[in-house]
Amino acid sequence: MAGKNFYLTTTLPYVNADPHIGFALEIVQADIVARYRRLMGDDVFFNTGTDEHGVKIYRKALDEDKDPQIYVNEYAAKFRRLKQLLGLYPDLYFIRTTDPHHRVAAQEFWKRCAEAGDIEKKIYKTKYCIGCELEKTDSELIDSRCPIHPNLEIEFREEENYFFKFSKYQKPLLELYANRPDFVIPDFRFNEIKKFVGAGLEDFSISRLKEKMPWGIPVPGDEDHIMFVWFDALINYVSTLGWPEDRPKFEQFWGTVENPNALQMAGKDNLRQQAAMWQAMLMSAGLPPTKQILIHGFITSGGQKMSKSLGNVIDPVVIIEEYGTDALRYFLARHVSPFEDSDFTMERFKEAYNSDLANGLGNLVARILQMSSRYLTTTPKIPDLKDLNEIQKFVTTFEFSQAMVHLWFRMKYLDGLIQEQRTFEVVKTNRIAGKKQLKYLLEQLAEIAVLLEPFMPDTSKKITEAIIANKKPENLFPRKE
RNA sequence: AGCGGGGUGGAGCAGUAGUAGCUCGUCAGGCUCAUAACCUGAAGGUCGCGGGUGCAAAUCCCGCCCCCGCAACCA
Repeated sequence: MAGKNFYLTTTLPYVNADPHIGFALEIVQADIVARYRRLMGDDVFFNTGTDEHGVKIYRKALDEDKDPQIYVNEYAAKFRRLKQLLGLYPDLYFIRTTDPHHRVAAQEFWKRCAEAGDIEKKIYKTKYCIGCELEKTDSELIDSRCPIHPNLEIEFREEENYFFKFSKYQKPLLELYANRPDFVIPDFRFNEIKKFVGAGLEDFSISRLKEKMPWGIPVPGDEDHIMFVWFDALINYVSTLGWPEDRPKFEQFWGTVENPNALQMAGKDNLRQQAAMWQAMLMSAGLPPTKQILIHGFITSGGQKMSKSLGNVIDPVVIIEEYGTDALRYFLARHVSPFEDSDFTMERFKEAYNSDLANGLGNLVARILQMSSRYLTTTPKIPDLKDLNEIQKFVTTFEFSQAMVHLWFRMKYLDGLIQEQRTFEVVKTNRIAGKKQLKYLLEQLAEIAVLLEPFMPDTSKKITEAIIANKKPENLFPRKE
């Protein structure tokens, strides 16, 4: 059976800070799915990258006295390192919104929306704090005043911007939702976006005056404006496929109106952008919608939102340096909910590491291979993941932790079996019976290793190699005190 | 105001009507192949509060309390 074409993408992190654990969660979840599909024989296109335009980046670059391009180059390199650090799919595609092709694609996308009559100039009202000399959004204000300068009145300023006719797409969006019961997962997020769209939509601004903020993609046919950052950023999901020139590749992976094929991963803060705004933009440009959007929760730290001022930020790189890539991947898959918010503390991480990985998987591998290397002369064939479809249901519903629970249940069974059969004793008193037991244990271990591959590719490889060599491997997960 | 999520033994979670389950931790016993790992058993919960429907409710309905997030042009 020929594999299917499979497309999935993460959101692109905005490069005004170092990679944090929340993005690690998103991309590891995506990577598990991508690896699983690949192992099942599908033709996979897996996209991530960096979102590099906009006023925040522009200001930060100026603050650091750097050219914005140089500033984003440095950050893009940091995010690119995640591929090695997190053990990501080798053919992962990494797009940057400053890539020349992306700029061309974004302009083409704009033109198509404009031709559809969905882009028009309107007056955009901004709230401006004279003290900060900055525009403010409502959420930055307290009682309509700037919290930093509560004595000053907020000024209202007006400028002419391009707007996207979001309101026009209320009905089409609701129809899309009605026709596609699995469009957004989990269902409570789907309900949330249905309610939001059902309540009515306002057109939104999609450009900024170049004289105020030049760091972005020029609006086609108007030298005075640049695109507002996320209008251009969203387009990466199709520009990464070579759209608009490479029509065959685009249809192969993004799909068609009749058969949409793209899976998107995003955090709950991105629900509106991905499930409503981006879908409206696609409709406007005459492109197929996304097939499905998975919305994950946030990782909190000690019950609170992570923030630099609280000093509770979890740095994935630090964890990887101490515990290794697969330990982090395991924790994200097993102990972090794919849908709800989850708390992450180093205490819990270490606990899970010691009990599940050191005492569980690592120890089981050591005890079985120690015996098999002494008493067995043949080793079992390593099975193919395609022939072991027991985790399929968990991966297709994104219940990663259930997949882990299932595999750890199998490990616990083997630990119990060794004790109950007293394999370590039988192997000395009754060679034939002992060998038979060991052979079974090794076969079971090989299956577990293969099933682990999408989640913990490096560990999976170490175990299968140890089985083939019939040699006890180096300590996979040394206990941490 | 509104919207969404949550409140289950010490900790983290599962459980959408029919004897309350898992992991970690704690305590007791066992084993020795293994990373002082592994196995068995035990203690520990009036399932946030109050009311209702049902033969039966953590699970459905109503009211209330508490925690977290969102509240659109901020990715």
